[in-house]
Amino acid sequence: MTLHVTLPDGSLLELDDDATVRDAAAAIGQRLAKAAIGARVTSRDDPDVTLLVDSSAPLHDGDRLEVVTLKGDDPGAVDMLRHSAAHVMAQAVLRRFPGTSFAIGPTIENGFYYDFAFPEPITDADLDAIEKEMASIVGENLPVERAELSVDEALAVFGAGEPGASESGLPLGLDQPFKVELIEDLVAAAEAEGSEVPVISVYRQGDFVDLCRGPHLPSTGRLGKGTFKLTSLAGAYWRGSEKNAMLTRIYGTAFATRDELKAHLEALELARQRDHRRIGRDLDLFSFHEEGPGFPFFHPRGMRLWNAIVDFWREEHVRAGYEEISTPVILRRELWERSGHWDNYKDNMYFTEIDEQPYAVKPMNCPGGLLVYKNRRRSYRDLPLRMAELGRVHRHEMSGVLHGLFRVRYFTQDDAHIYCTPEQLEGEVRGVVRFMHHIYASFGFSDVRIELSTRPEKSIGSDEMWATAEGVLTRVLDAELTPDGAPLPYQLNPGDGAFYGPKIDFHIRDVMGRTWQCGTIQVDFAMPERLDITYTGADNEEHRPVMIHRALLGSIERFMGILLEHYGGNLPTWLAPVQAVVIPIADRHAEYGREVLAELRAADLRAELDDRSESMGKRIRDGQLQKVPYLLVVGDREQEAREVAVRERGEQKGAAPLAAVVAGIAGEVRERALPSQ
RNA sequence: GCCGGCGUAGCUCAGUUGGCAGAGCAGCCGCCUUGUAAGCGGCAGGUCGGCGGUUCGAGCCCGCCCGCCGGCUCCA
Repeated sequence: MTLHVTLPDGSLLELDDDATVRDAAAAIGQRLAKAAIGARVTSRDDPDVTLLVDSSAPLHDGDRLEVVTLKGDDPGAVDMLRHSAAHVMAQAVLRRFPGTSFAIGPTIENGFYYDFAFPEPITDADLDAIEKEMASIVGENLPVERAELSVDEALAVFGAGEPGASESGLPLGLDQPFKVELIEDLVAAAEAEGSEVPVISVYRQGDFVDLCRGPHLPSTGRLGKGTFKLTSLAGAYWRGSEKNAMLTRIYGTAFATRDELKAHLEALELARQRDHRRIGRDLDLFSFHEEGPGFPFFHPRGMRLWNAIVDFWREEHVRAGYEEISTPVILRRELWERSGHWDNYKDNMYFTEIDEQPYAVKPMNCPGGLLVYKNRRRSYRDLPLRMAELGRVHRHEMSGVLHGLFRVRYFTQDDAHIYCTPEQLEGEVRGVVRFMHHIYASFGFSDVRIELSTRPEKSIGSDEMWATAEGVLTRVLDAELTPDGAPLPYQLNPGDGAFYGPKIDFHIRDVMGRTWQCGTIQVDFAMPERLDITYTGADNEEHRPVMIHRALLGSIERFMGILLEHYGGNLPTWLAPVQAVVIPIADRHAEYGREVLAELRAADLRAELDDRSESMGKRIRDGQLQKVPYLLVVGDREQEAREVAVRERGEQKGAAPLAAVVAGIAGEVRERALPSQ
């Protein structure tokens, strides 16, 4: 038996019945490299359906074939493949667990999921069985067929009616309540819009039918063996609302080729090794204890990193014209009622009682800061007044959301409040935007995404105030340039602002491509009003200042976690908890070792001496595992010449004079040099 | 808070049908005195997360609680 495929130039290629993409490529003289090569195949039935397939994928008579290099740059095709994988998974689940209802199963970054209501809970162990069933569905190579139904027909398929089969062979009476709800919603939405009652498209493969917009692979066999994997089991609310039933979500990942799947799984493993919780334990930086879930304990080395961040932060704030204040952690409840936090935030606050008076632990720093502002009369000559505070706030986060340093119940905001006149607002906002970029770049984050959020439906303040504030933020962002001189890109989020004012949020992208919201600039006309703060103008009248809330790093704790994962623990020297370890080879070098240590410490470096009675290899290894940037080995030769043998980040650099090495490291720290990436 | 999973030494993990709690690493002591990622020997280390139950007997079975992990919702 033979099959024919059409090549891009229109010619026909004759191949054996069981030919694969690789065979076809060979036949036309194209060699397939092991990785990153596959083919674009257009279905014989539907010229709109094109997909990228693994080189081992079987070919079908009538396929249109184009052999291409896969660079993961064909998201449409990969997305389609993942969506088909989700259908195959749902089919496998229904086969293995009859009586299961299935809800929604979209594609996500790197994969897909599907939500189910199982008659009995399933466990991780069941994932293997489902994966096996998926493999057999792939092996059956069921054709995937699209059908377009009227609402009534669709309800007959997914409703609880009499089981059977329609004239076109679709099963009836599947009794899938989630699907029925979705169909009813489509109808309701169409009616609300006054548009036509929609045609409902469904996709069918064998005994499985799903409500779906498509597109899909032409048959289940197009999913390459070993190109998908079920990764985890989780709970998720039906339609994302915690008021609804909790469904069981199965996550999977799928790629066009096996190599890509393998690479993805390896990347996941690498990410696990970069987990800041692991690094925090291995480098003895911080810990968590049952006695205080969500409350981090910082160890001596963790505080070294903390202080390196904070020292830099303080230095920069002095330069940028900020004053630093500190306000109490516990304040009378009455203040929180006045500030509005009681109404908006009390579920997340901690309370206590002192001398029979109700108190609250601060979840934010602004009310305390405002009391400092109010402590005396302020003049227009005092403005702009920039008051920064490393404020430790406590928030009673739900237990299920705690996650290392990323989500904790106390954290230290690098907060600041800027009080200024309306005329000064634009200049102040511009200053903060530039400050923000400077600070991120200093830590090695140059990829920053900016979002501008404007007036929400529920808001306070006059139209004029909002127009002014939004105008200021927009003008500032529109005028800013990137370092390359291009206009600064930003995303507009209409209606996403705080209830008291519009805001600019800053998201930094780490080395793994994840983004983290850190900085925020919020313009606030409301709080000055609520707490009645004023300044005396040149006209001797009382005026209301504008208040800017801003944070750069967001939370020192979380930022520390981001740094640790971004650098995989290999922090720039200026941040490293231990910057250098001196390793004397034998006992007779210990004295010179102590001298080297003294020199390093005299240069304000965080240095240690490892004179344990362990082999040198062992001590080198420990230093590497502790991610110490400089290991300085001293033996007979070095002692003789007053040198040190330098090992910098795992690389031997040879010996150099002690004074020069110390000066070099100290210089790197002083400049806060970043590792070249 | 909700869904699912998991709690054995500081860490990583063994522990059979319920029948005397183990290993490696880390720690401590000693030996070795070392030339760039684990030298050798010894010692010590545990209310098996907690409480209750079933049983002659529970690390193992059951219930409740606590904590952690992966998600959902929420969020710096």
